[in-house]
Amino acid sequence: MATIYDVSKRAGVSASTVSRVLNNNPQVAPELRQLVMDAVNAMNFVPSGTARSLKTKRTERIALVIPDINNPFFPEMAHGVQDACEARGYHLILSNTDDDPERESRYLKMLAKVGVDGLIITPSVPGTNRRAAEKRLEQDLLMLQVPVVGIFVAPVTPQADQICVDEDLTGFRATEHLLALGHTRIGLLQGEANSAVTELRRAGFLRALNAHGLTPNPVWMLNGHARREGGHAAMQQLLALSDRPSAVFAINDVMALGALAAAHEANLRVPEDIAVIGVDNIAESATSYPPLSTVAMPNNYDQGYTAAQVLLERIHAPNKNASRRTIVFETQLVVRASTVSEQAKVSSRSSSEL
Amino acid sequence: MATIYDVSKRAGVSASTVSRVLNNNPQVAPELRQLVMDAVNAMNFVPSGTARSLKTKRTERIALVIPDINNPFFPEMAHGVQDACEARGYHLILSNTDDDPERESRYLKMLAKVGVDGLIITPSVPGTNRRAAEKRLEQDLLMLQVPVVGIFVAPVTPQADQICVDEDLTGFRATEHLLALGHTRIGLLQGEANSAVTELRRAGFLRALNAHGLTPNPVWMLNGHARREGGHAAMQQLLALSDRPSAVFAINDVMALGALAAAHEANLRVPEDIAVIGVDNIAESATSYPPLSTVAMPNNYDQGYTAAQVLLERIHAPNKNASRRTIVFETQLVVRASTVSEQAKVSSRSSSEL
DNA sequence: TCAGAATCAGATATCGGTTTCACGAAAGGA
DNA sequence: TCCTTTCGTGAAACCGATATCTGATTCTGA
Repeated sequence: MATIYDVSKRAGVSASTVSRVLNNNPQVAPELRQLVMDAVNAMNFVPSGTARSLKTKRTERIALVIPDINNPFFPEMAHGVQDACEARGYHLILSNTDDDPERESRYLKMLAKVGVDGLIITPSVPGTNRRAAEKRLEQDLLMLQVPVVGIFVAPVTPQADQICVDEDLTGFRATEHLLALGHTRIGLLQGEANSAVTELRRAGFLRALNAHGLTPNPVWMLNGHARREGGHAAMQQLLALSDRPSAVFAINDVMALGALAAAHEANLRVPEDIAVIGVDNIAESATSYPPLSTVAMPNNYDQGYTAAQVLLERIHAPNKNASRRTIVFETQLVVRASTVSEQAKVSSRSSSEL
Repeated sequence: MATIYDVSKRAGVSASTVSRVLNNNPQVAPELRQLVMDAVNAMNFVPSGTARSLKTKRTERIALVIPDINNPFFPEMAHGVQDACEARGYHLILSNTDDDPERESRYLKMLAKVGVDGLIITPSVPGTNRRAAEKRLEQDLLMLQVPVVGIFVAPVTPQADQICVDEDLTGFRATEHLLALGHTRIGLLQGEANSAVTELRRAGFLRALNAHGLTPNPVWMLNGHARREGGHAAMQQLLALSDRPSAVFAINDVMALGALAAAHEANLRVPEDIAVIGVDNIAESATSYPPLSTVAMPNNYDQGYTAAQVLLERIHAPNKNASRRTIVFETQLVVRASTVSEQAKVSSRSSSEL
């Protein structure tokens, strides 16, 4: 590979001048600039990013650490992150942790070694000992010595910027919709017991019931793996009850889809025999049978894009100690046939603010 | 940040010794090694990957260039790539091109600048002028000066290793299945006209028809965007024909799912009125209504993992001019209710070889 | 006309590691 | 005992850029 010295020799100038030309430094005579550019093109010269980084301390690289690349949520988000990065010439290092805090920690250490200018992270959900896991995460992130943006409900470090969704409101809106349809017997298909998202959406669920003077029935509130099979299993359990609810709020769409399958298997009509609503508005929910009512997440692409923008701003920020930013995205109710049989859909909209 | 010199000073040795300890060079006395390790731990020293790369020419980083991160195929593949990389301490740079050859080219140039040790690529599908696009891609890849592994049907450069699926056989098997069920009037929902995958699967489709002495009906062979909406639109078109087929082979599952939706809207029963088979065996196809018969791709995770392994071997290969490897994965028919109404599924299996 | 400022380009130090080389000490062989 | 080999270590060169410093030249204005 050609170096800047090879180019400078060919162009008959010093390496400094070549560097100036490549960095668009105005202090170069036009004729020299042309000479250099000719040499650069003739030799197909590409400056070494490594050498550059060593001197400038900038890597032009950020990392995205996510727990589950197979969940469509994250690719969509990554897409936004990617686009925002590309627009400013940054590269994206992708790290998938498979929801394993050990692996997450290992990754962060690897990233510290290789060097990145910033980090966007959705922390993995710790299996046990949540408090300790959070502590370690915070440690690992501080070690990195770079700006961090968390996309999740809780702040990851005291300094980290935060992109989040109003999850409590999400649970509230879904439940409110079922209540507005006249349901008073409402089940809840929750995800893993220690998931923060589950916790917040349930809080909204309970708040809505409470607002209508209803008491939640613990028997109708089931935990499960936040996957299709989890929803399927939990729904089966729910339907086996002699005293079953007339509507179900699933903590996310894939669980809700699993629940739909379980309802079909039990020869129940949706929504006549049991109404189902999910959260996320994944593509599949529009074409499932029946199409799934849900609370639409505020466009993962946008969230990812915003996260990257916030991070890049922070990286280039003149003042290192500006206070942290929290950007809340709102969710939106999407009414489909899994809660309202007639196709006269009433879509309640909410403005999403930045 | 602490440097290797800070550590050497604290440990009372030279930087060379610290470097030797960190690289597990055996030529260091145990007591000195301990001294150095103590200092490293005390100072939380993390060596700079940038400085290391500059000297060693290794970045321990590979790039994955894919056309559509929102297609579940690619996250699954990326997952495998990621895991294989992690196992050997490599980082993964993700580049999503949105199927835009311009962007792909830009990315590859950016990657040349930043430096990677190798590259795994699924080329984007060029809109027009395929030959020229392929030529440019080859140029861009050669510029990179690093080993390349293509995951796609056609080799990307003369030197590149190749992971591929027998797509012709895929089309053949899907069609053969419909023929075996007695269908003689079979439609084809193709993707973009210039897609190489579409081409090969269609070749298999035609080969199967031919083997049964049937002549393909061009009116039943429709092009569309290889997405859900594309399948939906193409199916609507097909169903509007007075003389419509009794079975449909969609070039992939998402198109097939779009087709299912179109059939439901037309109040047709699947498979009684029209049978549908797709390709890919995405998660959704198992739970769609009805569950979708399909030809299962050979596990994208495995393909990604294998691609990364091949690439890493090549990167560490002692002889740079070993001939290129082509690894063919086979597909497997999965029979579900969208082609066979009774649940007595006959699953024809094929051995997948490496 | 000449001091002082502005402009441009080259020499050189530097980033933080790795690697080669040289050297002294210890070990082995005759 | 002396010479050679091996081993462990440090000094210094090096990777390929950027940034600072310096010197030469041109420009400005009193």
